[in-house]
Amino acid sequence: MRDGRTTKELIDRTALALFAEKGVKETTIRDIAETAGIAEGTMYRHYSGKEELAWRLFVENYTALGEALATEERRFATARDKIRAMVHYFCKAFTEDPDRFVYLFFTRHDHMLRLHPRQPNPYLVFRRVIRQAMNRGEIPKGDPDVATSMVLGVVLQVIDSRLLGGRIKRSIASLADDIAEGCWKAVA
Amino acid sequence: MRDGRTTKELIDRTALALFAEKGVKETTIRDIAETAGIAEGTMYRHYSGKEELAWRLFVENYTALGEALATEERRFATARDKIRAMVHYFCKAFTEDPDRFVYLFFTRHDHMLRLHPRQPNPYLVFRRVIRQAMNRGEIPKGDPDVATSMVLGVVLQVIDSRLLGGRIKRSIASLADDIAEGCWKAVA
DNA sequence: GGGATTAATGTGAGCGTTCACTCATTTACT
DNA sequence: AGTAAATGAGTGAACGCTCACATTAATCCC
Repeated sequence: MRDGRTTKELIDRTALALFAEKGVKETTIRDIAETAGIAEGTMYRHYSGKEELAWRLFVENYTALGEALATEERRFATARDKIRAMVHYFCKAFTEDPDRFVYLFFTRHDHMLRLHPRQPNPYLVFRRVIRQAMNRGEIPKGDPDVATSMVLGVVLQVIDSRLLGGRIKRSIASLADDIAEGCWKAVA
Repeated sequence: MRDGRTTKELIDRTALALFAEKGVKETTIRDIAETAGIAEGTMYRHYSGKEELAWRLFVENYTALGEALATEERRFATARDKIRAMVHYFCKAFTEDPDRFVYLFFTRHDHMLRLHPRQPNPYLVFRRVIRQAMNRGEIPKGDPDVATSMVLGVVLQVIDSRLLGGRIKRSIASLADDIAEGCWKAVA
């Protein structure tokens, strides 16, 4: 028998790129099949439908990003260093695989409710670091969810503006330090 | 002849609510007509199609919000007060008309490129205030677009988290002061 | 005043297209 | 030979939009 794994990976890569470029709803199965150079029916050998494809792509990349952030964070001791490391990782992840990042960024609302609240994910990792920092007195006490949202807001909106209408010209990588500083100041 | 303006307003309100709830692509003309209690063809008396309806709803509400923010901002002298006033207005606007706010928030990417860069809009108002503050030495000099994105990120992500999976429980109105403080600290 | 005229507004069945998905058949590998 | 993978024409449903017709109210004319 043939090895379907390489085909599946081809579908994943192609779908991720198209989903990131045009959005899920605007991407048709024909689009994916044509771009990947496969037949339309082939996708259904690997996923039950478009919805499952979108969900799998989301949840796998989202939890992987969460795990990577957790690994990164553990290398440092202080909240400030942890946040800086996570922000740098975010920026690196965006630079190295914009498709993955853009897809996660723009579809998180559609999948959020279905996400298991215990599964590692970027939001929870940031939240844990911030909660710890509050308990240790590194940053003032307050609602950890509000603080987490503020920190993530700083990172994500800068990336968003960079993606959008050319408002920000510099590369995200070169802005990582400034972003990390803004994140820290917002909650410290 | 009959007065079509009331029908148009009914269409606008209904479409805005459905677009905010389900998204533009997921809302059909039949949905809007049924909910508004009118015939499908009626919408085409007032708009050339779904696309124009979505665009008009966006640009009118977006520029109106920009103008309101500018009016608010002018009532104060210092950057800190201006930003606090604008953040409070944002929070008030969200509380008073969540549909309008959610629609603008979730569709801005689709319409941004078509937006005239001189038309007043929330981003530009924040940016002008921040640029002024940099020139006056009220906040450290830097890329005004990066600073603007950080400030907007703090506001928008907190509202976003509140909208989403019940992470933030408190009302946005009651958080306005904390949000404004976070915005200011991020760039000051 | 009130019937006739006119034009804007409202209606909804129907059209053409697009799209996700199916399945009988073919291909490729062990 | 046997089996999993791949194919792509076909299907039915959904959707945006059209258009011939109905309704409404302002204007005109006697």
